[in-house]
Formats: sequence, structure tokens, C-alpha cells
Amino acid sequence: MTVATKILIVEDDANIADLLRLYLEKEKYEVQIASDGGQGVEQFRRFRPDLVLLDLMLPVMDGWAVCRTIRSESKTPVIMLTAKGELDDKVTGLKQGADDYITKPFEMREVLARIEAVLRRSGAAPEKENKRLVFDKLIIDMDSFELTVDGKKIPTPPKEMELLYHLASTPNRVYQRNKLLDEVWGFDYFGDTRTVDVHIKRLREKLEGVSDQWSLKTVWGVGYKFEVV
Amino acid sequence: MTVATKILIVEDDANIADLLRLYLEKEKYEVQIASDGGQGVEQFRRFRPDLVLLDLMLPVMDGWAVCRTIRSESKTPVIMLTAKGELDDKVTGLKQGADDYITKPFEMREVLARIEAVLRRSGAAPEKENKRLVFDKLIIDMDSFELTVDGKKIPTPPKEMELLYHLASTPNRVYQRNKLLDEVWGFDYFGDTRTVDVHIKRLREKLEGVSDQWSLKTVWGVGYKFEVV
DNA sequence: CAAATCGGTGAATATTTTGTAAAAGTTGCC
DNA sequence: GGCAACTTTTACAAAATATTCACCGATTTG
Repeated sequence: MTVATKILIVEDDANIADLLRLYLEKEKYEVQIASDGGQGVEQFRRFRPDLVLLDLMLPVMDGWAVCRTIRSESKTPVIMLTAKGELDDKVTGLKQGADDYITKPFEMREVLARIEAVLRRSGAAPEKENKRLVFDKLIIDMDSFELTVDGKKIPTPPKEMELLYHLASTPNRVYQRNKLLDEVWGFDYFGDTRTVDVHIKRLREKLEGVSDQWSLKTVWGVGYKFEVV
Repeated sequence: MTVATKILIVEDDANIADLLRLYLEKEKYEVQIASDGGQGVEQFRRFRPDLVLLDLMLPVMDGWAVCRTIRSESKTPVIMLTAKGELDDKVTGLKQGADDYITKPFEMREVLARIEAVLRRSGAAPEKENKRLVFDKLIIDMDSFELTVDGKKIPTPPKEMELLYHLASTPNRVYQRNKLLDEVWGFDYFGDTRTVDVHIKRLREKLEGVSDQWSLKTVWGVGYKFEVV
């Protein structure tokens, strides 16, 4: 369903870079490494990462220059890696460009936390803001993965939850079957569009006649929507 | 493995709420936001925060009412956020319920300091939390590392204790196997996710059929949760 | 140091969900 | 009414995921 968040590491020390990759990949990020500033910029353009981890001290083109270049081309968040001491007075200035900075030697835990924080802030968040939608006699709660209909918890499989959540996130908006396949099943899913219909039916069985405030409506020739009055 | 101190922000102004979250997360607190009083009370019950930041002026149910409700249900400390002037004569009275209050516009530094102070005072200090969870016929005590089920002490190995404690710290919330491996086994653990299953099974053997108030539930396709009714 | 316990792995088994194909039903329109 | 395009429904097979079991190495305990 979700597309992996891409991270570009620009770091000349292969050991550090590898270590970072190891942990980040474990967290399901898609990682790419550039070992100098020039490469960094180039790979940034091809790879289009969601976030950049950038060493301040780099051969060929220093971190600060790379940061500026990236910033001039996009809003992609950048986290600076700096050796202790290098920062002091500089950092205050640096922070203007970078979204955050971490001083080496760093703890992995720290790095992961900062990455998540920055991603959340930048909106390309893996975590959605409020994972809970409430309507008349209907609660769609993605934190507990529970569907509550008229006060009763209704066991609901993941795909159905995701589909309903997706539709109900923007009530009254029509989604084409194709769009739903892309957005709920993932852009790399190549199944039949009838699949959506079947899931809609399964949801309707659970939601039928519960409230007149909302319903799963078919828009003939187009797709489906979660309609509220 | 320490569980992050949890803070609930009840604040209708999304900008202020976001700003608070930003800073608090940087300090490694786990933050959740409610945007009105009703939601505030509800999320308080599910999220079980260690501290509540509460705006005095709220839609639906005013801050004072929320504070009273929270107080009637627990000793969780509450810090009031109030606009300048609102307080005056009132506040003296209000303060009976809240543990502290801060007037807007506030400085972040100030907020952080107050939070730490209140947490320290309340004993649920940033480091040492209340390491004891009590449910119907179930006590999970991480101080003595003992599991008490229906009055009887059940010998339970460390990993199982930690896993159960972790899940039960935020009831009803679903944890993915990956997250559990990160948070209970440690981010540097690279084992198989099936490991979690096995530990869940072992816990279930110990907890089976003890109470209908809670249970270790599988959320198909997602992970596990400690569910309370 | 031996025995017991714990934690983790892999594989077989069981369960649930998901996708597809095909039949049946609608809708819009001439 | 009748046709074509589209949707709903049903049943089933395939895929994905969870549970359980047996076992082995590591760690702790006595």
C-alpha cells in the first residue's frame, strides 16, 4: 500500500554509510549512497529521495554547497551530519538550510528518531496525522485497526479497512477504480479493477442501513465515494 | 528498554498544537493531540498519558470540565494553558485542579521546564516511570519483574514480561511486529519477525481465559495489541 | 561444571484474506 | 423493448499470514 520512503545518504566514509544503510533498510526505507558531493547532487536528481542525510565534511563539494543546491531545486528535507566542534558558531547559520542536524558520533536510535520527526513535519510522513475518523455511528480507527459500527466492533480485514479509510478521509470525493488501486493497493499492483467492487460489496455488508448520514455510493461510470449528507 | 513518557495535548489551535508536538518529540516524548474537549477525554482514556497539556479555552467541552473529568479518573498531572488575562481572579480557583499553568504566549523553554518539573514532582519522572500496570486480575510489575494473574504469581521470563508490558502500556494500540522488535528487542536486533509470534503464544498460555476485560489480540495483516474492553 | 531455563529458528499446519472469473442484475439510451 | 456498457453478487481457488511444534544453542542458575 505505502511506497517505501526513499533516503539518500551523502557520506564519504564507507563504514558509516554502510552502517546507516543497514539500519535504515531494516526500517523499510529505500536507501541510496553517494560518496562525494558531486555524486550527491547527481543522485539526488535521479533518485528523488524523500529525505537526504548529508555529511558536512565532504570531498569535491562540501556539504553546505550540496545542501544549497538541493534547496534551490526542491523542498526535500535535509539532515546534516556534523562532527562535534565543527558546529559551534557555524551551526546557527547552517540550520537555516538544513532541517535538522546531528553531531557525530551519533546514536542510531537518535538518527532514526530525527528522521521520523523530520519526515512527519515535512508531510511526507509515514504516519498519518490523525488516524481516526468519526462519523455518525461509525468509527474508523487505524490506530487500533478497529471498525466500530453503531457501537459494536466489527472485525474487518486490512484491505477493507484501508479502502474505507481512504474513501472516508475525503468524504464526497469520487475515486476512480484505477486511482483506488494505485492509492490503496499500490502503484505496482496490476490486478483487475473488479477487485475494488468486491471489496466495496464486503464493506457494504458491514455498513448497510446503519445511518442515513453517510453511505458508500457508486458513481455510475466513474467509481465510488463515501458520501455524507 | 524505557518506554517514552507520553504527553497528551488538548488544544484546538492546530498551529500551537503542532509547534508543541514538534518540540516535545524532539525531547523524546511521545505526543498525541486532541483538538477538542470531548476528544481530549476520550484520548486520555485510550492513550493513558503521563501528563496532559490542556488549553483552557476549548470548543465542545471547556478545559476546566476536561480537567475535572481527568482528575476524577486518575492522578495524571495536568498543566493548563491559558491566554493572558483569562486567568486573573479565576485562576486562583482553577489551580486547585491543575498542577501548573502557563500563560500564552509562552516560551518553549518555559514549557519544557514546567513539564519536567511537574513530572519530577508527580514521581513519574522522565526516566523512572510507573512501572506497574494493573488490569482486572492482572498485574504487570516491572519493578519486581513479576506477573500476577488472578492473584497468583506466574513465573515469566524477561522477554515475555517486556513484551507484555510494552503492549499493555498503550492498550488497544496495534503494534507491528517490526515495531515490537525495534522497541522491545532493540533497534539493533535483526532477527525474524516470527520471534514475536512465539512470545505471544507463550504469553497467551499464561493469560488464557483469565478475564474478559482484556486479551492479547492478533490484528490480521498488521500485528498485535493488548485489548481492553 | 552440570542442569535448567530461556530465546530464537525453521518447518509443517491451520487459518483468513484476497483476487478472479462468471453469472446475474442495472442503468442509460436509442 | 432491446442493446450495450457497467455494476453487483456469488463461489471458489490462490495467496498471504498466523499458529504451533520441535529443537538447538546460549545463558543463567545452583
